[in-house]
Amino acid sequence: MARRVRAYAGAVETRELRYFVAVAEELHFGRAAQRLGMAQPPLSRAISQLERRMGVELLQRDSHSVSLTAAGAVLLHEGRAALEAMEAAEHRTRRAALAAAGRPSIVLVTKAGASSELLAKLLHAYAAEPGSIPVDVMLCGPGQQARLLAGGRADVALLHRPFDDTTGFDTEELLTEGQVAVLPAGHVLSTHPSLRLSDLDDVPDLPRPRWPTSDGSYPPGPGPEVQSHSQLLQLISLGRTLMVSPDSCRSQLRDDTVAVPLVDAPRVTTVIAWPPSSRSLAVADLVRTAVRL
Amino acid sequence: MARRVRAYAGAVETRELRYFVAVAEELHFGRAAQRLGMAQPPLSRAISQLERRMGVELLQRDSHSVSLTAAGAVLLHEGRAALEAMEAAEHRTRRAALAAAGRPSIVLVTKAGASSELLAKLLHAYAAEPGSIPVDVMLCGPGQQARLLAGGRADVALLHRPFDDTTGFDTEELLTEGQVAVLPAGHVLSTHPSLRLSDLDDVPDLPRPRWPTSDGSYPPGPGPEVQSHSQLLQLISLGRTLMVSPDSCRSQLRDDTVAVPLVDAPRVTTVIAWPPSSRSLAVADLVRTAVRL
DNA sequence: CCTGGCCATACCGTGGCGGTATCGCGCCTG
DNA sequence: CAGGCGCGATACCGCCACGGTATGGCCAGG
Repeated sequence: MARRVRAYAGAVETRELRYFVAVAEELHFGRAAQRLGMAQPPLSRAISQLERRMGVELLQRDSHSVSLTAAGAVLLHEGRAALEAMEAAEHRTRRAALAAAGRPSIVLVTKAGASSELLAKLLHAYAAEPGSIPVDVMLCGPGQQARLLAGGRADVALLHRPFDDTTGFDTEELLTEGQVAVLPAGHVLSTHPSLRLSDLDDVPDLPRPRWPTSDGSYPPGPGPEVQSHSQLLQLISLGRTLMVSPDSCRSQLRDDTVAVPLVDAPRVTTVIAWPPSSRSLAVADLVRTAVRL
Repeated sequence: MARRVRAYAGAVETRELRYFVAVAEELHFGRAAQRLGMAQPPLSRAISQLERRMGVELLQRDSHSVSLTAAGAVLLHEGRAALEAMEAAEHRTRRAALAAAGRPSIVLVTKAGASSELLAKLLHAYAAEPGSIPVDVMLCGPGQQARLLAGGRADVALLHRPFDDTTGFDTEELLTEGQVAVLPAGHVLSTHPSLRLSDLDDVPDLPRPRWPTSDGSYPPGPGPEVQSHSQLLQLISLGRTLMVSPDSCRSQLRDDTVAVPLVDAPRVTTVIAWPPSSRSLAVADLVRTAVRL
């Protein structure tokens, strides 16, 4: 017999949503509770309360395993976006207060080591604009930029299609280029005039590096763990790993590394992205300057 | 002596943000409290708590007037978006649950009376597509579509540039057309072959109609209050008001009204819009169908 | 059959939230 | 100039909801 659930009353609180997202990501109440810094029973209760109040089953608890229902998957997706919007509101407000107190600035985020020439030109050109304000450059690991931009920690980002997801942002294309494999000088592969992506698979002595994921842990694999671009370059020159990167990285290579064009790698487009809700004149100026380059 | 405020700890709760938005919109604690269905003192306290926790002054309370600081204005703007995202997460989750229970559908929202031919063609064409699902059409007053779409009550919308704000949505243009003035048959102006917008100002016997705003109240003015398109058309044929509308409305006019082209009115572009976070195949199909028309 | 892992339930204490009463402070008015 | 009034802040109180501990129920694996 289907139990009738009374009509839903209030709004979802961020606390509840944070709890749900944690459980939906871990698919394990105990680990989620640990991540949230709380005990498991109140978490269980909060989730079932949320389900009861929404009148929707979000998680399926079969014996010894938790899984998402279709509705739960939607709430995970939309809820992440909503939590990011809450965060963004908070960060942007705090930054607006600082700006009003006399320290206006733009935070630009980009993947460490990417598009550095373009970035240098952009910063130089923008600084020459009348009315420009200081630009704080924030460098981050791959795939983190969009999160920082959506979370309001940055005002504008340089993203790289097709790797970065640009949905939800306004963008302008700046540059499209091919990719190269960066290899240790003297390695067998480095003597080829060009390579294919498949040539880089299963090179036992050059396993792909591993970057930390958003929770700070590393995916499993044989490659070395890296936190920064310079670290990676050093590991390449030591003959421990390789890197696939847009052409423009060549200008920053050490002379004990070699860049070999990849004929079948997807072309990379660098775009400048900003949140559609942005009302900042400074961001608009920066974007205009970038497009003119 | 500036009082040092301790570093901010937790996240902003939707409750606090709802409270702040209410006060920021009313600029009056008493009225805001009334709107929120609570007493004024706890509201005052919640706001000052929020300010203390964020370490940011949001409202300026001079004697007998409340105003927004720069930071407060940012939080109002970003906070509205964040609350809409929370709402959207909730509504979409509930609709996903219904869909999973066997009643999948798309909710399409459009301004009542606009683009009806286009809409009819679209619905017909989409219904003929393989794998199409029922489309619930939701009609609303001018300027409400974007809110319904952002709030997750609709999956897709027909918007009209330049009137509707499309920031934050993905869009495809469908149709661009001129505008006409719809007048009572027999009115002096209706005999002109064409008109300018300025000709419609200060026509004492045809004051512009007033639509309800988002809070349900009407702006002040001499024109009649209207809630629906058919109501408006009836008022026009009674000689009480006039309407400015895209060309395509002609097909639905009663024969006691006349449409006169406006030579200097901005051209109107009908676009189909959907939230960038949408993962619905049905929405994608509907959009593809619309673009092909 | 026993053990261990995992989520749910039961029960308890505390902190936060909202309510009422009242204060402080300008402004307006007679 | 005194009194009234409008409005936000403060004081104080009661309740509920949230989080913690202890424990139960259930299933899988050995």
